[in-house]
Parts: sequence; structure tokens; C-alpha cells
Amino acid sequence: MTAASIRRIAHLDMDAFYASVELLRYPQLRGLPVVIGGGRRKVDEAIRNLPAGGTLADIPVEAFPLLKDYAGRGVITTATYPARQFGVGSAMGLMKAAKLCPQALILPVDFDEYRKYSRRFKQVITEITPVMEDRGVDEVYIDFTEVPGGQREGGRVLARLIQRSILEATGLTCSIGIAPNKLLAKMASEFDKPKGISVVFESDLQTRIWPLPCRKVNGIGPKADEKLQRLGIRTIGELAARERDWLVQNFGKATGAWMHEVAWGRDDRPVVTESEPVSMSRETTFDRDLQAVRDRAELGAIFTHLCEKVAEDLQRKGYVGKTIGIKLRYDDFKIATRDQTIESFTADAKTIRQTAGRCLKRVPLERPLRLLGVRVGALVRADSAEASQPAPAATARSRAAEGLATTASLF
DNA sequence: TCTGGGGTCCTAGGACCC
DNA sequence: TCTGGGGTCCTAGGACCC
Repeated sequence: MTAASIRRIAHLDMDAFYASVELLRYPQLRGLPVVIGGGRRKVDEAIRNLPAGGTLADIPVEAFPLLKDYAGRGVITTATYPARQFGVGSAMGLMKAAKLCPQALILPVDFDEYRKYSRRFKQVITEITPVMEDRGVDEVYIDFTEVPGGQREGGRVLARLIQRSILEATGLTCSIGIAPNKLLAKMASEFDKPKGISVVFESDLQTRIWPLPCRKVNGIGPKADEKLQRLGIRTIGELAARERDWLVQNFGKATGAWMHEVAWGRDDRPVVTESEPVSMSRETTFDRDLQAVRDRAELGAIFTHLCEKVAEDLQRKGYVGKTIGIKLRYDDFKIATRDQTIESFTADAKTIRQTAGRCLKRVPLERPLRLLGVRVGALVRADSAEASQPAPAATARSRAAEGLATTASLF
């Protein structure tokens, strides 16, 4: 960093991303309340059965499925702005959304299509500003500090260029916040949605950040917020007013110290351009709750399928892992996980199925099940030296783990 | 009217090793 | 013989995020 440059970090997120991509396919739905969600088979079918002939844009609005007719098990991933007027929002159950806005249209989630647009807009960004951190399908951080023109108007000029370029290349809009660090940039990008640009400086801390509720901090979720409220802290300013030691006493060493830093707008995390995955998983919520005994065959088929999918994902992306795990969600929404570390790395469906099967025998199966998942962790690249090493001699630990599983499987 | 799917990181206890 | 650290790996659960 040169002496003259002031650290400027941008956070960009796409406006109503999934819904906006769908509106490019179906422009006739513009201005109407639309929700994307569920991905339930019924909705998929309704969309597949839309009248053929002409282009997608020719399909009459009346032919699209209505939320009230298709609300099943599942949640909304994105709602268009007209739908949001009715109080419908992401992560809301479809049933609840159908009460609020029965006339909304519903579309199934099409991840492949969103990924295509995700790659396109990120490519546009890296051509202008190479230091970009991927934060999921519709979000990135960008380091403006060393980019020519990145300092002009605190970053606003560069942000406008990026917005324009993304719109030209994809037809999609986004909101950008620029600040001295990631923490503040993330908050700033929410200030003026949609299509907004917000520029925040250190000197804005008291006027623009401190009045915000603590929940706006990336990392303070429902649990931490509830505890803060119980302690009489609602805003970031009120958090900043507490002594660091007091926060440490109430929230522990790491969290307390972190909260203090955050409240004072301090964050020195770098923008990370490359990262390796730690785990890959597949999970599915059943259309109806399943019983381990009564629905054994159905569960077994789903279980095998999940293992095959994870194996495919690993192979396609070129990774192997050695910690295999399962996840169950019971009808009461409680979650149980079990995992086992095996001796050599794998991406093989049969090995995953076998190990996951042993995990399944260690978990209570009395209650009806709502969800089943399979996970492979401790990943390394399939072409790395570690991955191809012969299996080391079994340690006492791994022998103990095997023994445990074998004993349990007798029951 | 209950609440998806795919991730990351942290904590905490026990085993094991030095 | 007893006591005691530190460090790492493994496992289960949980908070949080997109």
C-alpha cells in the first residue's frame, strides 16, 4: 500500500438476485409479486407444463402457478420488491407467505441459472478490480485501495463504473457500500437498496453506524442479539459505550473483545481472493416425515442417493476427504450429527455410503425424521501429495473409533 | 401455517503424545 | 512415583451467514 492510499473496501450485493434473474426470463412478470422458493416437485411440474410455443416471454401471466395453490413444505429464497410490499421476505415459510400474499406467483429455484449470472457479474468485477473476495452467489467484497481511481469521492466513482458495467453485461442491478473495512462496507451496502451506493468514512461512525441495531453487525445473530437486549444493549452505540472488560465477562474472551472492536468500527480482515473448501454436503427435507422402521426402504434409497451426489460433487470439483458424517433433523426440529474419520482420503460413493452407514447406527432413530444429510469434510485436493499417500498405520485413536462403530452396529 | 440447502467457524471435552 | 503442562486430533453441537 502506498503512503497516499487510504484503505477503501467495497461490499457489493445483487438486488433480489434470484428474482431478478427470473424476471430476465419472464419479463411479463415485472411489477408483479413473485416469490422464488420451495423447489418442490409440484411447482417444478407446473412450470414445465406452461404452454409451449413462442418464447418464454410469450407465456401469459395467467398460466403461472399461484403461491396459494402451491405452498407446501419449504421457504422463500427471494421475493420481488412488489411481493415485499406484502411483508413477504426470504427465509419465510411458504405457508405463511401464502397467507400474506396468496395472489403472488411462485417459481422454483434454478441454481444453475443463478450460477451462470453469478459467474458473469463476478467476471465483470475482476476485469475492473482484480482483488475480489467471493462471498456466495450474489455477494462479494472488493479492495478499491490500489485500483486507479479507487480513491475518488471515497470510491463512489469506481462503484458507479462497476454498477454500470454489471448492468450492461447482465441486465442486473446491485448495491454497493464503500468504507475503510469489510465490517463497515457490509453495513453500508444496505443503506440505499436497491441500486444504491453508500460511502462511509471513519468519521461517520457516530452518526451513521452507532444508531443501528446490533443485529446489523455481520456476526451478531438472533442469539447474541437476544442476550445483548437482555443486558439493555440495543444499538451499536450502546455496545460501544460498554467497557471491553465488561463485554469479555459477559460474552467470553474472544467474542467480548470482538464485539468491542466491531462497535468501534474496527476490522482489519483482508479481502481474500482464494480459498479452499473445507467440506461438501448434500441434504434433503422429505415431503413427509419418515420413520426409520416403517420407511426403511425409502430412507435407504434416499441415503444412497445423497452419498452418490456428494461423491459426484467431490469428483467433479477434484477433492477427496476423510471425515464422513451424517445429519438428521427430527420432527421436533432437533438436529443430531455423527461423523467418523477414516484412514485414507476418498471421493468414492461406496466408501462414503459404508462409513455414513456406520454413523447412522450410532444415532437415535426412534423419532420421525424430517431431514437426512451426508457430509464429507477434511478435504484436500485430489491431486495433492497428501491425498495420494498410502494409508498410514491405524492409530490407536482410529482403531478405537472403528471398534466403537462395530460394537454399536451389533444392535 | 412452522421453519430449505449449502457452507464456515467456534467451543469443549477426551484421547493421546511429548 | 506423582504431578503437570502444552499441543494436536477427533467428535458433537451450535451460532451464524448467504
